[in-house]
Amino acid sequence: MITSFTEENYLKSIYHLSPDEGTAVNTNAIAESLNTKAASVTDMLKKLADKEFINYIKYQGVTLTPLGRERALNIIRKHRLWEVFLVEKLNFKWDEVHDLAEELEHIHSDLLINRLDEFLEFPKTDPHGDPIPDKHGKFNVPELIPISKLKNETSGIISGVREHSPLFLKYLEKTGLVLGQEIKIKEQIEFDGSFIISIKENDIMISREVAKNLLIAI
Amino acid sequence: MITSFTEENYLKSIYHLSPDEGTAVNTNAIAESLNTKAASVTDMLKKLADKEFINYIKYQGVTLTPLGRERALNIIRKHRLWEVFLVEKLNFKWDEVHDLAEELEHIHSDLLINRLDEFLEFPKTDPHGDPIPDKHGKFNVPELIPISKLKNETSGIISGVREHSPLFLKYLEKTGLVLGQEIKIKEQIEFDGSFIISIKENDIMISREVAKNLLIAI
DNA sequence: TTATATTTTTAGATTAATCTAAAAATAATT
DNA sequence: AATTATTTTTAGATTAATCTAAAAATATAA
Repeated sequence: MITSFTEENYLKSIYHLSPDEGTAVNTNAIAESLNTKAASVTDMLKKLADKEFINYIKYQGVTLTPLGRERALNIIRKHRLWEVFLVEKLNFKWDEVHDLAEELEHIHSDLLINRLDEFLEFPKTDPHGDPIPDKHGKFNVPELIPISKLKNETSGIISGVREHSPLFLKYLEKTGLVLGQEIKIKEQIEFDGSFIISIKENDIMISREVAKNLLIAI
Repeated sequence: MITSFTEENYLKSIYHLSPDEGTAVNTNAIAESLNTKAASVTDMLKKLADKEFINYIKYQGVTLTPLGRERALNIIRKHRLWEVFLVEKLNFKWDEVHDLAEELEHIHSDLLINRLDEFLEFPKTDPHGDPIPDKHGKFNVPELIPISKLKNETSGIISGVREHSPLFLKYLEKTGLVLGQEIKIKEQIEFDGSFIISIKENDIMISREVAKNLLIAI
């Protein structure tokens, strides 16, 4: 079954909006995430339901069928592998690759993407630390915890982000808060919830907002 | 000015159908090359003329404007660089890359393609020997001659093909008639116009059809 | 040069994806 | 439970790209 770019973007959006497999996703949430209108979403949901990519009951939101989930993961796999390619081979920065990968993810060829996977030596995560599904759609969800939830004196490795905006990523880069960097939580300031952490022998302060979006492996 | 995939395919088609810059391309020729109908072509020609990519006079065919030519060459550059990537880095065969490159050529990023060019070390030709325009649209047209036009006892290097169908390319591959291979014309058979050529100390026969489509640098 | 054939364009429909505005269903609140 | 607010769907249009069938223009041939 052929899928259009648009359909693929809807499937991806529904996948990303599902906290877990069972719970339904709202029309409005999809509309917002795709910068479109609820009426347009309703139309597309009917179409995706016809094609058996989603379970759709009027007024009740949607869940992905196994087929839809497979398709969504395939697109996410492509997106993340292209991101690795752009960063590792073409020297793009981690804050520059998202929009390009949004285009490249729609290239329709499993053979191509499997060859790319091999060329990149089967990376497990993309440049933002997000896991890359293998060709069967399997991946491990690494146990990452935001800095905001860690206790003082905890050490760990920066291993992911919860926010992917170029502005945030550029800030992290500039501050040295890059993937693989070891850090240690020193203190939380009660007044505004900001944190003092040590990185490479220095103490720096990060806002609560940053702490919530920086993920650590312990 | 943003161009849709469809508009880009029309521009590319018009470029490929222009034997030289001045002569106009027919509506029907475009329709045939894009597997569409003349009426659809007329509609699109009006649109491309509005956008100043082509010079269009009703019933007189079209030529590319400098802007249209630039755009066409940019797409061709992308197509050919992606082909090099697929063959050199992802181990695709020269007969497998065309359809994939047809998709990849529409990725909209000059930065990406210039980085890819650099990564591939600025190749001058694609896997079929066709020249790759540089970022300014400049390229040398190599002087290649079909075997069918060569005299007996001429030696040369296989450097291009005039026909890109997978069937033809697979045949060449199997027969050892690959880019870079030196050959020598031994004899033309009057009866059917086929040729006997020597390749790696062996004499082989190729049909007139093959001889017309295999290009040699002397 | 008139008649015939071919090519190209117009007119009017169709399909995918979108929109606005209004109606219907569901959820929240008094 | 009745009213209000929110969410979702329907109805009807719009845009890009396509199509078929018919008309118009150009090219070819008698």
